[in-house]
Amino acid sequence: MTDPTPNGARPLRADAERNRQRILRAAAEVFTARGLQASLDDVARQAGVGVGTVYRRFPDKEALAEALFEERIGALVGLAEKGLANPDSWDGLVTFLREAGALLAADRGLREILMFASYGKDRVNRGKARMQPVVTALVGRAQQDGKVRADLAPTDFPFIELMLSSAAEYAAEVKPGIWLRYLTLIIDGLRPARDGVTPFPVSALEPEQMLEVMRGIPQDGH
Amino acid sequence: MTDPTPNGARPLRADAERNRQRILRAAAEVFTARGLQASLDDVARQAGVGVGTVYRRFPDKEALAEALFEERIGALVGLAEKGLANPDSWDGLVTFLREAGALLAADRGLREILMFASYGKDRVNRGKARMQPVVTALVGRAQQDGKVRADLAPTDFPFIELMLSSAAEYAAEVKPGIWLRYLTLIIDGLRPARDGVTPFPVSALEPEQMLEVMRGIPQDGH
Amino acid sequence: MTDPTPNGARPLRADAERNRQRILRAAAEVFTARGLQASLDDVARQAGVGVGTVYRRFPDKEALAEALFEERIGALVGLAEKGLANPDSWDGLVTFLREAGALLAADRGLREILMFASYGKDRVNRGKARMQPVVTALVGRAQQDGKVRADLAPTDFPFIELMLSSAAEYAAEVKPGIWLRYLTLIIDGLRPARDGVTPFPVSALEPEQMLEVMRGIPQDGH
Amino acid sequence: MTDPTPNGARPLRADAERNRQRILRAAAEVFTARGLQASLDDVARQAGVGVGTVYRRFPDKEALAEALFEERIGALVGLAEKGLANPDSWDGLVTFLREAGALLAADRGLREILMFASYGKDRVNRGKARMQPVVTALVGRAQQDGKVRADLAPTDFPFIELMLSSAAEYAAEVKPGIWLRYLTLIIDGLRPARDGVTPFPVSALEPEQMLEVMRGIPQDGH
DNA sequence: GATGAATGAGTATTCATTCAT
DNA sequence: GATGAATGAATACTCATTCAT
Repeated sequence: MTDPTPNGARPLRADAERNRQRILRAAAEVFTARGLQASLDDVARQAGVGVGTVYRRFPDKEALAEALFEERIGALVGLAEKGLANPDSWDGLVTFLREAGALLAADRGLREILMFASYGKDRVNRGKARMQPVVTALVGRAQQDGKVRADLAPTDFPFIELMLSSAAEYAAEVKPGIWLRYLTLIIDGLRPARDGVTPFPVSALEPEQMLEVMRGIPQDGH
Repeated sequence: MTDPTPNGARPLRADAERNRQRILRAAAEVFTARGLQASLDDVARQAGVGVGTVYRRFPDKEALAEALFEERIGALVGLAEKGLANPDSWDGLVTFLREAGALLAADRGLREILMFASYGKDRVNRGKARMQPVVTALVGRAQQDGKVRADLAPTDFPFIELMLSSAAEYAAEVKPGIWLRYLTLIIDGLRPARDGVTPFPVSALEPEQMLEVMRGIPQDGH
Repeated sequence: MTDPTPNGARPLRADAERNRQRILRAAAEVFTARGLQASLDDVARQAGVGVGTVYRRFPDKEALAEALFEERIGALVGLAEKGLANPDSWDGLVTFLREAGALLAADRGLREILMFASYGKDRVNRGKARMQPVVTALVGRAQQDGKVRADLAPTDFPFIELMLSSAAEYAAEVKPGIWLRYLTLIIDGLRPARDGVTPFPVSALEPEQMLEVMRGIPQDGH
Repeated sequence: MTDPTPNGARPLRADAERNRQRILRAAAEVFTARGLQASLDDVARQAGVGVGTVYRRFPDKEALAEALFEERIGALVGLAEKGLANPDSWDGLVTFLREAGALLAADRGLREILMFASYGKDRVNRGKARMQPVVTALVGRAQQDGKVRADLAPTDFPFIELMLSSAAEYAAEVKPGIWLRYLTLIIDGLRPARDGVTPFPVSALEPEQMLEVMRGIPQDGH
């Protein structure tokens, strides 16, 4: 069922596909370690191919970042689905947040793609779109169960993940797990009532707005 | 009372000081708009001076970022002090968070200096150090009043601000105020007990660790 | 017999090797004409390639100078060996000095590399090391034959060559051969006895000291 | 008799003259230590004046180098005269060479002015011209006494000094006195006949040619 | 198809020289 | 006169992207 060419393009020759995978793997390593500013020459070297091959597979650096992201977003969607499979709506939600956070925390490149939209506009957006219905279900279910404040929106989740990964990156060298504190803080904030939740002073992003956001923070140099 | 030369250096000639200000203003605009990777040529152009003039005032790009930051950090410290002056410890804390968040949210360059310590190590760190005692007092007082969870640490605040500014930057074009939602979320999470706070799963950073963190995320290129 | 890749690196592609040669040739011309301070842009222009190409072949300016020098040092070593092959020890020595002088006299860049060691430390030193045993033999043999003053040291030769090339450069435009006068002067000074040689008032450099010298006169800008 | 304004210009005001002297002294120190490539800002700082003042006294960097040289050439001429005053013509010559060598060996800036004529064309040449008659007398006398080879020319002396100072600079850090060896070598070469001097294979520079030489090796950047 | 060579615009920084204070 | 501020051309080096082999 995992058709490698969902867009109708003819499938790549076996060796081409193998190279594509090597490049993606190399890009993942390089970007994770040094961020998106790592050069494509470095990626190519890590992959053991020439730069030309990278450019044959991906029109430009941005496209490579996109493709990488698309791969990863699959993992994130999987985590959300796993949360949805959890019979306990609250636990499902929390587990998702934690696991997604762990993923982001460990991957600097992914974080940068999320933040700097000039990298990865199109495919990234498609990828994110896959995320939305699952998250919507996850949140909706928890709200119906009264486990989560009613004014929380599915579009809040990308922000939460972004915030957690920012914190993680900040302390990466010194205390990489520190972001779990802020996950806790946020989780407690997600709860309804107690002695009364502060209502959100601003409405959440509409889904279309979210797409727009994800489309982009303009970056000069990149 | 605002002595322009608090460090004992002789004051700059009138024209030089005027240009210094123009450069700082230009740098603020350019860095805010395009991030720290904007070139000094761009800053100079924006300021209407030659690059050489920028380099006469600031030994290198980092020093310019530092100077810019030092200016801003003063404002942040001021906000914290204002919070401390508030008779209501909870309200003081929350107001501080909101106002500091607003400052950060509006200034991408400041955010990047906070995150990427290769820009502005020394003066920045001195600046950040000014912050710490005030925030410690702010938190301590609120905890004694029972308004804030007991396991919150002063070193959590830079992270909170960082997270909020990340969220703000992400949605800057589409809904610049969105970060206020996450401020609310976090504030609610700060509250003690109710039907039970989740204890933090990770200890906070020790102050020395915080300094280490602030000293820096290594950036390749910079 | 002249294997182009004696170090085991895989040979360059034909076009690359062609460009490498063009760059070396251009560098020789430009450095010879204007000294090492000529810019790499100039070298590139002279070679008819982009700067990037220069940087692809040589990691930095120093490496280019090194490579250039390595080529030349081979010639110098060859001259010394040729001198050694001469059955007449005195004639061999003198011929070597004259021919080496002629080489240096014609190449300002080479002279500067010899003098300013910040350019080309490593390979240059290796190159110079090749020189030493041959020169030692050349001198030793002439001394045993009683043709050369006994207190002459092999480490005096680099100095002699340097002096000659300085003189040559000085008069390059007006009378390029003038250095031959000073070669004569020095050669006469090399002779033993006559009505008594003035003993050297200072001992020669030890070989290790010579290496240290060659490692470098620190140049500010370079 | 030491009129400070031999060229007819009106004498400088006392404070102006004082500044001129400070600048020359500073330039001597800075250029001696770091060579001519030291910046005029450094010279000004060392002199304790503004750059503008340097430019008021000397039209450009070259003129400053010239003036500096003119000062020094005086010392060299003095040494030559002292040699001439020596009743022993050979000893006078040798002493001059040694003392002049010592002066040059200690002053990198002076050496560079001698070599790179774009620095200090005009006044330098005038200065050098003062040298010539004294040296001519010194050599002529020694030749008449039969102490020096007959084909030696007065114009050989600048070359000899240049060669010695090159050697001195080369080993400056490791064995600053090494140039005395080469002085000895050359002195021995200066002697006439014995088992026969090798006649010079090239004629010496005519005095006008010497002037031309001193006028200049073109340097790019300077 | 794959390779890696070539390109050149872009970046931070320096310094001789000019000019307003 | 003196000062030091301003200028901008120049320089070494990088890297995304194109193209010959």
